[in-house]
Amino acid sequence: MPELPEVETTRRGIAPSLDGRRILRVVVRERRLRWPLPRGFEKRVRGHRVTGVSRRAKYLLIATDGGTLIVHLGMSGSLRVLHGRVLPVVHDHVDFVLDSGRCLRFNDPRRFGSMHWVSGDPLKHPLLVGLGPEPLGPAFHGDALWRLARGRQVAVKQFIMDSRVVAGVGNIYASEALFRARIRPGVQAGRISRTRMQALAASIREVLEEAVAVGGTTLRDYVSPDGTPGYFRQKLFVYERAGEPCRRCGTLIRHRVLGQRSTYYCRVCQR
DNA sequence: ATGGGCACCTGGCTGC
DNA sequence: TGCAGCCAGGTGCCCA
Repeated sequence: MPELPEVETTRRGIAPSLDGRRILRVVVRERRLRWPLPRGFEKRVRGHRVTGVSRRAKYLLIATDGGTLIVHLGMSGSLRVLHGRVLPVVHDHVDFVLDSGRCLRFNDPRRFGSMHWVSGDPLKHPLLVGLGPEPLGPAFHGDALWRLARGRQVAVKQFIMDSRVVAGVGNIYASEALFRARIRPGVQAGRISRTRMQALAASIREVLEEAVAVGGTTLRDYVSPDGTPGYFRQKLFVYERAGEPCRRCGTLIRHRVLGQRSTYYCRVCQR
């Protein structure tokens, strides 16, 4: 479900309710997430005051005065802020009860999401330490992308979805960025010119920024923490549009599988 | 080092 | 109506 723009939308949605609040109680109804929640998780998290909510790739970092909660939403996870007592529904796995009377609730049908509590620098955590630059940050640019691609034979779509190359480019936005940069997804990464890599980096940044600005993409069930959907779907050029006319040239959009992921492109606009 | 494939899950949709 | 089969927004890990 959530890609970087949806995670960022989630961050912005929950941060105002979390900042400065103390976590009074943690309720775990299902420990079997991607990595099982360890015994004692509740006790370790409880009692700390939130100092900020940030994001690294698709990981949310809820910093407190005693450690950091690292949350990943996986494919189907979501976080919502509830006001007062609300009965949990199916797949509501974890609650963080705040001293404001509100509650941060994690729901995840597929349980590909995860939570980790770390006491030191969260960026040193094994899951985060090897990540490439943030696509919206200053360290990400076409030259770096081009340099990393030297000698690489993987398809460029898989290359930009590799979190060690650039962090947080998921399946929707990879197809969309390649369309905007007019590059075919199956082209080998190492065979793309420096100039075109610069266009690609710019497209990645642009598509993610635009999606963040409208609250992300709602495909099936994603809703932001306040319950509203993301509106980027209307701006998708290729994703899930196989057989429909290209918005640029009218040619029917193609579908193919790359690295076991659905991939969409226009065979005329993209070369 | 690189590339490819599998695994972890549930739910929704399609087609027989 | 029932059910098998397929697909889904992620990503760590294992193998060659």
